[in-house]
Amino acid sequence: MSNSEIADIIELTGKLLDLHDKDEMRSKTYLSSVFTLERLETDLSTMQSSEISAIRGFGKLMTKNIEEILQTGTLQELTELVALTPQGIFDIFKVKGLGVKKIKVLWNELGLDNINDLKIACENGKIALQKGFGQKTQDSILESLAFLQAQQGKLRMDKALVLSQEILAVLSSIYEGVEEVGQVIRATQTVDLLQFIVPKDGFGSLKLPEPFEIDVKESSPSMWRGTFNKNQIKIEVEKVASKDLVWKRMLRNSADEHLKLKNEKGEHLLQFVQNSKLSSESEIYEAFGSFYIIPEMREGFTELDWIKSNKNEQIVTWDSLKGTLHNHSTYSDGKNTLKQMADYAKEIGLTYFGIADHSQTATYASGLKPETVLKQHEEISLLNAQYSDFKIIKGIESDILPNGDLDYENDVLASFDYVVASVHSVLNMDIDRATQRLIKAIENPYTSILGHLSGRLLLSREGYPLHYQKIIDACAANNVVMELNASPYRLDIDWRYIEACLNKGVMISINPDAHTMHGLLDMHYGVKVARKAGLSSEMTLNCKSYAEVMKVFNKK
DNA sequence: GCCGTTTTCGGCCCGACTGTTTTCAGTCG
Repeated sequence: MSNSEIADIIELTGKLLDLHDKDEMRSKTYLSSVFTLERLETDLSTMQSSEISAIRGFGKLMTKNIEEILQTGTLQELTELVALTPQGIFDIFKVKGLGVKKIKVLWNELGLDNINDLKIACENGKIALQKGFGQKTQDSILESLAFLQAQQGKLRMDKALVLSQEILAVLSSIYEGVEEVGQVIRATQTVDLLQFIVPKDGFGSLKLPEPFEIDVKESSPSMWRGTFNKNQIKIEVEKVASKDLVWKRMLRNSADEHLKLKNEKGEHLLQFVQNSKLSSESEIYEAFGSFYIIPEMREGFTELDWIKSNKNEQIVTWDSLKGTLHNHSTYSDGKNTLKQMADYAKEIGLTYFGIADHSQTATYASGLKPETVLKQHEEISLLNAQYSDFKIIKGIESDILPNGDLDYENDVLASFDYVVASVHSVLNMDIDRATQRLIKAIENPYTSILGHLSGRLLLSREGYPLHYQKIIDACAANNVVMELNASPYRLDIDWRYIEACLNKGVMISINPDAHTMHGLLDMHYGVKVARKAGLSSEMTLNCKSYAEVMKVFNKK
């Protein structure tokens, strides 16, 4: 069990203590220990109890609690509190802007203990009348509820891939030749349907054991529909005769919008897929009048035009990555040391590691003060002296302040090899102010890469609005590289804007924003969505060698 | 509940933001 899983259990226990008016100071301790846990570098599961109780803020009880969680996977105290709490309250916890204090009022004063009743109370204007609440709070609750509803039954790419693999393993233990198809193969950034193909000739429908749960009304003899292990996400398992495998696979691995694309004669791709006696996907595309299009690109976006003037072989792959440029260490809010991070980058075959810890304004993430920057640079020089054919590059993730300035004086900025400029606070600007703020940061002579462009968090926070073309034009004019933040939480810049970058000659850097060693592997997700946009390794900054990357930075 | 002494009781991470207040409480990252 990881530290963050333990922290989640303790956090929920603390919140429920508050909700049920139990010992207020005890819950404070629980919640502050969560803060400590999140920045703890050692796995609790590897620690002796004497070591745990030596941690600041961890006394007798917290040590006992952590040991209980490690042994049983939960806390008896939490189980008892959960039993006292209506199920719907846990949904209300997900509403933005509502913390324990407000939820307590809603529950105790208005008897609201589920999302539905909360929504009705908002629509009737009852929330705004409650003391401590107002019109704006009521509006923002409604807005958050609508957002939550739209996200139901959806998973981020990383979660979907794990679940899909788990299901594939179970299916493969029953049937031979089972394949994943659909959104997972197309690498959509969020997933609301997991699809599988089971090759099987003859009569008889598929029989799936628990924890599969069939939706009888939606299923047919050849198509099993339902859910898996209480997950909300929909599952489809299709029985396919061996003679139909090629076209069925292609059908499932293409978005509807892709299948609706027309050739020069006005014929839909779908006709060729369905009618085909052709024995490969390449032949289907050929009959349609196009070159082969990779599954990631089959979105009905610009792929038909793209393939006319590009080659699939030029598209970025994991193996073409040579380095990594946006990463954190224990100097700021990372979990691993600079050396651990760099060594791991070397281990997975990369040839350089760019450190870009948080800048001084990001106090919540222990952003680096100028004197700490100096210290880090000394360590980098020492480490670089020890490596052969591997380099650590001195970077920083500088906050873009609300007025568009970067977060250090020029002499400090000048001491880095490169600067990733990113917005972390005041995320609520209107489109003109937000755009102006970013353009000012892009025009700063020290900015090398524009970090997570929109500030979005997939399935949890919309990005701020931007005039995208103006931003891209400014990057082109100022030799600024666009980040494709590869964290599955972000995948920001959205892949749909990558083509516009390429049209202006703006390079893309696939950056993991890693806060742990294994976080470097998040570049896999970045590569997947970059392939949707047809990004070439030629235009990917971290597919370049160390010397070439430094040349790009020095152009500034 | 936990810490750290101003050493057995007082005060808790912290700064920004928002909305509801009329000087501040609640939420967030």
